[in-house]
Amino acid sequence: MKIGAIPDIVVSRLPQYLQALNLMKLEGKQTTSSQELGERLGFSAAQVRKDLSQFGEFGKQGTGYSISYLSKQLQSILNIDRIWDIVLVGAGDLGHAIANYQGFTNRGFRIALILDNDPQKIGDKIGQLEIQDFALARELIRKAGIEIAMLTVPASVAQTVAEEVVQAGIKAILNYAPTPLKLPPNILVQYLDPLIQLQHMTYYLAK
Amino acid sequence: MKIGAIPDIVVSRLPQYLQALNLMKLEGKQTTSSQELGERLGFSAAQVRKDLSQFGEFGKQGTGYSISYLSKQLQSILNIDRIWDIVLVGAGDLGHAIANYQGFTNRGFRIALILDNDPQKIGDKIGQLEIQDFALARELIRKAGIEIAMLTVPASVAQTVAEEVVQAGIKAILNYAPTPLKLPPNILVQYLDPLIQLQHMTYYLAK
DNA sequence: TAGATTGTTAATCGATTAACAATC
DNA sequence: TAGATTGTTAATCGATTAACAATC
Repeated sequence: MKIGAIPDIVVSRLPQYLQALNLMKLEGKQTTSSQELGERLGFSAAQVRKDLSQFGEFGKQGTGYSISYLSKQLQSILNIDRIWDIVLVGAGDLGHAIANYQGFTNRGFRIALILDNDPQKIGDKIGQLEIQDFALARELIRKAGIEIAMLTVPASVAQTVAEEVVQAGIKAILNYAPTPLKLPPNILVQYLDPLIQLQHMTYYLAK
Repeated sequence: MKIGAIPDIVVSRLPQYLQALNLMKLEGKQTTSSQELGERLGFSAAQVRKDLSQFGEFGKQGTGYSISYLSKQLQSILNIDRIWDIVLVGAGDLGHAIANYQGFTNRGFRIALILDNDPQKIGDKIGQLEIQDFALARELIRKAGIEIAMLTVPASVAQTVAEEVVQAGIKAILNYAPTPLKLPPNILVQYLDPLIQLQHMTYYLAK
């Protein structure tokens, strides 16, 4: 039996395992090994086995892991054996791109609410969804029982917007604005900043 | 004197230091301390000092770090004391959002070329730039001397597109498609996948 | 059975932190 | 000067890897 919390770095690899498994499923494969799974993602076989063993015994000696079974288990561990509703704040170009993206649903998520404060945009539709007034954020988010927000707003207002959605009951934020958010410690925040990743790579590019 | 390579995990924090410093600059601050810099980013003061000391002695005992000086040094270390041209492949919603984003220039980058293979899109303009035919990728990328690519293409073609731009001389790829790319080991690749980050957070959200 | 591969333990490796002399 | 804060060393902490008995 395992005691204590799972290291976050292990948790961060679970979605990657899941994604690789889903790809293998598409390829028609039935089973895989820690070796193969690791190779696809650049991890060692030992690390794959160690990570998975934190949550249970999912494999069989000699044959490896059933792809569909392990995939189901990981979905359950990550709490995506359900659909999570998301509120998207900011209906600019990036917001539109995200709202139109078809890849959320079969990976556990759905954009359920789109907010903006631009009167020009409020009332417009993106796909099936109407852009609604950010002034109504608290009411609408609470009513829909949404716990996850994606922010595609200008950096200058990201902090204010974040505080507002937290007031509305949001527990997790995926922030596309290049702004470190100061929020209560129980709020989960992740950042997506292409510049940070580009700058990471240029370190290694010859001068 | 330092010997040996800098750990990648240290390099990955440098863009974050730089971003925090730029924010402080905007706030009109002149100097900062390892303590303050760490607090903003969630790192310990000791870690900030340790990281920076890998590259030189940038601070002064008693007073800390000059924000503008440290910022310049980090820019130089990250090789962004210049502008890097980028080729953007995929002129869909996400490609448009990125091409219209104004934040690249003052952080060391410029979208210099946009490619797509859709005859409907080729010839259209995004801002000043005309979308050009991906069939001409090798020629155009080589002629422009571009080393960095951003891929906003469908997952199904990401691998093929990546191989093609590598043939054209691309050394670093920022991949928005949820596809692990198999490329020669000297090619730098970074991934931006919102689903991976959402799934990471749902692990911690109560069931 | 023989071969393959798991889950786990112990050893190794690497990253973070604490502490402090140096010094602005 | 006294207070503050650096850069660095040594200690601690945590993550990865190697190895192997168990077993499908």
